Amino acid sequence: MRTARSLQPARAAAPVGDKREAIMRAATKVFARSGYFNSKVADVAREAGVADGTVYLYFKSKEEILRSIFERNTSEAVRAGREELAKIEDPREKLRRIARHHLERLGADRDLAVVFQVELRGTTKFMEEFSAAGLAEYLGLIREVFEEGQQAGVFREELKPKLVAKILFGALDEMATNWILSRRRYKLAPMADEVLDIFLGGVSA
Amino acid sequence: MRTARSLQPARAAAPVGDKREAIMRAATKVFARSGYFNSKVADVAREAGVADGTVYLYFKSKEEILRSIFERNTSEAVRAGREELAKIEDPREKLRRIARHHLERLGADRDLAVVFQVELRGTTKFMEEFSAAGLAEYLGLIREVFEEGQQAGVFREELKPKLVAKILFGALDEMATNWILSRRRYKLAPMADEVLDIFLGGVSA
DNA sequence: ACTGACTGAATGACCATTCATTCAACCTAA
DNA sequence: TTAGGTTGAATGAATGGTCATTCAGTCAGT
Repeated sequence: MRTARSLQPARAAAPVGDKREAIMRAATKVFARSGYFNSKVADVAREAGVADGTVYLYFKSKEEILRSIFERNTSEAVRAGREELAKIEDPREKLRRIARHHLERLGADRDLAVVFQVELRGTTKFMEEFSAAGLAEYLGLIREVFEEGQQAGVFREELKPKLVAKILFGALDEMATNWILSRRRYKLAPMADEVLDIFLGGVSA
Repeated sequence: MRTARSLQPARAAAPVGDKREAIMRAATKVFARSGYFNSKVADVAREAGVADGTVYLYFKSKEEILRSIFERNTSEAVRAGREELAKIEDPREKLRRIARHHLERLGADRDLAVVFQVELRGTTKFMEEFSAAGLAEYLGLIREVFEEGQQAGVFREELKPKLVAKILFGALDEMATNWILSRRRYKLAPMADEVLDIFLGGVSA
């Protein structure tokens, strides 16, 4: 029976409105370290510096936290990607930019990368969501660029764009997953160019 | 107090012996459908046609069931693969055989494929095991074949074998994952050749 | 004094694991 | 051949622990 009521809140200084943000960041960290199913909401709350109940003022459930992390990051990334692509002409250069973005983004935040490469794939339920939402759109983006290149005569005409998109995505995805699991610390982003060199060799006309 | 007398294998009448097998098959099905963490041991037991407690006569824990499914299948696959490879000369043909095996195996059992592509990656814990055990060996196998090809002058010398191995694996892995998630039913195995064509185009000297 | 953001102890489900009990198969002795 | 005895695989109800979620209060700011 402790009645330590007199504990200072200390949140006085903290600018409100960022509590949701703080919880998402904390959750990313906790999920990345223990795995989504092994993480307790209490752990997330502690990491975020709030009480257990506070989490529920900002999220309907534990699952919604994960979903939010996913949504926030994909929508943002795809939009930014498309925007930048508009400025480029050469389809090969476009693909290179996509690949670089992909690995830069994940390479910049290991915890986020773990959540994306590992936790989000842990259940078919999430997978299906992931598939329907972000992945399909992302694969579509790659495919469009490739078709563009085929019309420009840069890429081999007989290749199936959809298949090619999956190959490039798969290769990049594997780089990211391996980077996470590797004990050795190296830069992820530069691998984009290495992958692209081989890939372009295989698909160029 | 057991008699020192030699006990007969007895059990003869009952086609027992395969209860462990039945539980593993049931678990593969249940895990594939609901996800490992959402599956109850009771579900596995029911699917296998045994009582809850019986599961614990054959497995120490729920986790051990998953581990067993993984181990059984990887060790078997890698061994069979190496054996067959010994009979082939051309490194390009070897890679093709590896790819075909990879997709044939997963394509032959959708539930098993789901467990491998989705459930086994759901936690960093399993990932690390997966990585340490099977994946590393598998990537090593691909790398060896590639190095062999480089020495034979078939593949570009300047490429890093390790990176190349990851690219091929990543591409195949993505084919498998996409196949699982796709609502449309198509044959997985034939995609191995399509992937290989593009891949070889990128790495050949 | 009022408001509403925040707290954290309490609640209620859920489920992996255990274990006392059952029972079919088998053995042995008469 | 049969009756008494032994075994251990199989059972499934009960246990115990773990959390996600709730909500009755608290408190800082106005």
